[in-house]
Amino acid sequence: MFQPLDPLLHSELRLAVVSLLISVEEAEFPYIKEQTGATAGNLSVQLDKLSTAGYINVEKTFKGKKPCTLCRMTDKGRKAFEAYVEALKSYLNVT
Amino acid sequence: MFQPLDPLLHSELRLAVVSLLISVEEAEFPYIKEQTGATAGNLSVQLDKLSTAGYINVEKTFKGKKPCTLCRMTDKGRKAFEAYVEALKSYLNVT
DNA sequence: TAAAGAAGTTTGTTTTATAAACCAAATTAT
DNA sequence: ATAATTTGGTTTATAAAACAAACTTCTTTA
Repeated sequence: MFQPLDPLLHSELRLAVVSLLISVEEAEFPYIKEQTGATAGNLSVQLDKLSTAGYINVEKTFKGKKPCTLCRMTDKGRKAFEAYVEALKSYLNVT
Repeated sequence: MFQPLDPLLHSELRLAVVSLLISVEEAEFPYIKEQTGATAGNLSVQLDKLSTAGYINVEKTFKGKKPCTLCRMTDKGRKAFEAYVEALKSYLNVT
């Protein structure tokens, strides 16, 4: 009847992050922060969780002398997102 | 960009309950429990929250001598669900 | 060289989600 | 008749999550 929802994705901020990364394929911390409206602290924590789960890849580089945190989806993350969307449909009466 | 998600609906069990009630218009506690796979305790708590929010109506009646808890959506609940689904779309890249 | 800004991280608090334990009434078994 | 089980839940306790405030480090600007 109802398919279980991946708790890692069933979170407003993490879902926004993943949704964003899926469409852009690569984004920097401040950009994600701006687009999602998250605080830096919350975003940092949620990126960590997604990264630990292997859903995204976080690369800490430098842009000139400034630190630059680059995020991109992994294949695992993309698949998880697709599965999540499919599962959601069982709740939304969308065929 | 991303529309806020009503926290009352953005919960696996409460979403399942609402999704169920929207399609059947009325259901008893044990049926909801069975369909959602929830424990009675968890279901009881979540029904309370939905009821307190005015999203569902909970009527305690009797079926012969047995207690019978009947639940149905309210208009407010139906609207909230529709709004939630709309908001979700901003995360799913579904047009 | 002091102050302010950028880019994050860590820590602490408040909510949530959830199951275990509990309760009361009704039914079934002995 | 009464003990045990089932039904239909509620209350309570705990573990996890979400989140923001405070902090850190480096950099740029006054």
